[in-house]
Amino acid sequence: MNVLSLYAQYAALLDGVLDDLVSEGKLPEGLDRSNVTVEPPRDPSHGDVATNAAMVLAKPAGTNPRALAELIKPKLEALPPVTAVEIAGPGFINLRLTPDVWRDELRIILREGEEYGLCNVGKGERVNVEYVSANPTGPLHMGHCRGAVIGDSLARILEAAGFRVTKEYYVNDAGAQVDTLARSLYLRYREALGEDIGEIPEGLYPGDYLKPVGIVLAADYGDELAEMPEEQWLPIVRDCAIKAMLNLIRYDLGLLGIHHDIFSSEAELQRSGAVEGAMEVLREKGLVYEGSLERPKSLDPHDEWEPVELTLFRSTEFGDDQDRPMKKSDGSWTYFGADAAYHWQKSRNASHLVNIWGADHAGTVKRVQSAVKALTDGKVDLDVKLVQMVRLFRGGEPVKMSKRAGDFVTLSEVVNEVGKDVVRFMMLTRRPDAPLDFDFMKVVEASKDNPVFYVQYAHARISSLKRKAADSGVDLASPADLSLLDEEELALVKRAAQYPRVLEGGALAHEPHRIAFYLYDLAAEFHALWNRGNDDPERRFLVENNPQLSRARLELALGIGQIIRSGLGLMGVEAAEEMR
RNA sequence: GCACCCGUAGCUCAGCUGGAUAGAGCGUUGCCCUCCGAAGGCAAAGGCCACAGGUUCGAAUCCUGUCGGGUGCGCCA
Repeated sequence: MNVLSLYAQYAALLDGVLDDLVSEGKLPEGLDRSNVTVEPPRDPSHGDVATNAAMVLAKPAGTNPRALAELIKPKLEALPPVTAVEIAGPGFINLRLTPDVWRDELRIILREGEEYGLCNVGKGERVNVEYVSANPTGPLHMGHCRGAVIGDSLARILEAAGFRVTKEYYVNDAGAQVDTLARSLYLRYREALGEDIGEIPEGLYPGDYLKPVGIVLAADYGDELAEMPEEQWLPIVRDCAIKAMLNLIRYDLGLLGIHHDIFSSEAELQRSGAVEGAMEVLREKGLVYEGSLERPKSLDPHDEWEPVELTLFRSTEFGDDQDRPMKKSDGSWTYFGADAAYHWQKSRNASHLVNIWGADHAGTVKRVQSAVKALTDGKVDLDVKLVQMVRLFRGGEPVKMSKRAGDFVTLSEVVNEVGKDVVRFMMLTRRPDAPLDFDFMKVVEASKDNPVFYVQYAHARISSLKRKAADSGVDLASPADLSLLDEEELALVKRAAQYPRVLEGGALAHEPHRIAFYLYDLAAEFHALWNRGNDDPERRFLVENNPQLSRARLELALGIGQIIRSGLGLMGVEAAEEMR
């Protein structure tokens, strides 16, 4: 693994050229090369590899881009695989490489297999990715689903890029909502004992999913709990409810192939004294004080507002718009207080924190980032990815949901209807901060505008080639003569060779959706090549009476198939062997 | 009032952390195919990247401001 990617190789070669120029006295020492890039040009007609080195370095070197480019050019021309060097536009240096480079790249793809594209930009640094973290009060719905897939895919990508990743779920089991859950379950428990509980009162969770838990409770405790006053039964019922809900959630996540490394309990965190600890650290830094909040701006003018003294964190020193309470006036912790401690705890075992949150939590990002900065002296960074809503449609019609009646569309319903792979892929077909439309009909449609189908179809076509190879007299075990591949076919290899860059970029930017878009483009290019075979049988991958050519083209197809499989793997999607 | 997110083709969206002539799907238009290598193919038209400044060799991308849309604001979690 960790074969230097093609562009990284040329970056290293360019670095050597620049070193030479320095030692020849043609370039000053100590220039900052961090902005120098070695990339494929956007327009393939510009060549195979492009660098902005001359433009970036000209000014600090006291020269102009074209003059510097002229110095670099002959040294690059001397490199064996380079067939031409052109200076273009404002000072780009474009390299043309011998086509054999791409034939070699195809060999590398097939030799490395699943390991092709893996890299070590993470340098073994630890990243904690916290995602889902839905309140343990019921089954997961489609809103949670999107964050779940994004977080899980990101974790896979980070690992592929050489980070050590912890996948974590924060269980909010300390707030009022779990008491509400307990009271809701208590009703179901009494129902299970034969009592007529009537309508579930406003403010409690009405969903049927608590019924089986009530039955279990009734079986375990008989009518024992019914005799107790609330302060006695509440903790018992609550623990039982949380445990049951977490099992439900874990099951739902399992349907998507998602398994967290750690479930951290907020209640446990509070009991452990970690929140006091965090606040002490902040107090020593002079970042905690007793004070009162301003009247909230969202309050109606006629509403009453009594300022009360409480314990505040100076998040304004870190760019937040107001200081945030850590401790309530009754002495208990606020959600933020515990959250600050929680992030501090996570930062002990990671140098990068990533949170996948619903967009409705946008307002709380700054305060938590402030806390992380303060508690770790800026050594740990926290990136929060905000995920927008999923809008559900069926044949273009919005799916109606009534939260009041508790009939939201659950994750398991969707997965059961369209399948794990479709759900996972679709969740990554949009940038996280853009709302996503999910149409039950459309996502299973067999057409070009359904990206899941289109990518899977490409892989299925490649698999079919493998199955049919023998019929065309192609021996898969024999070596392929890649010199038979023409420019058009090698163009597809170039696209495939982008995969390592896409992976690395997606990891560093924390943007798993890039993989989905890349795979769609790769699949489109593959289909286009395939379709030429419809007009001209000589252009098919498997050409009758030409086993050598067929063998070479099959090698190309297998390489593309490998990239698709690897990319889908990062998305947690299995590649289809055939379409059905 | 404040903060955050967004504003790119008629529609839905990409745009590789600042690169060259801004891309894809749908829709539209034209041609081709009706082949199980099926669940169409090829191509064209379509853009003041909301607007105005700024930074620089270079801006859809970064900064400031304005306009428009969304979300959020509490001793909720």
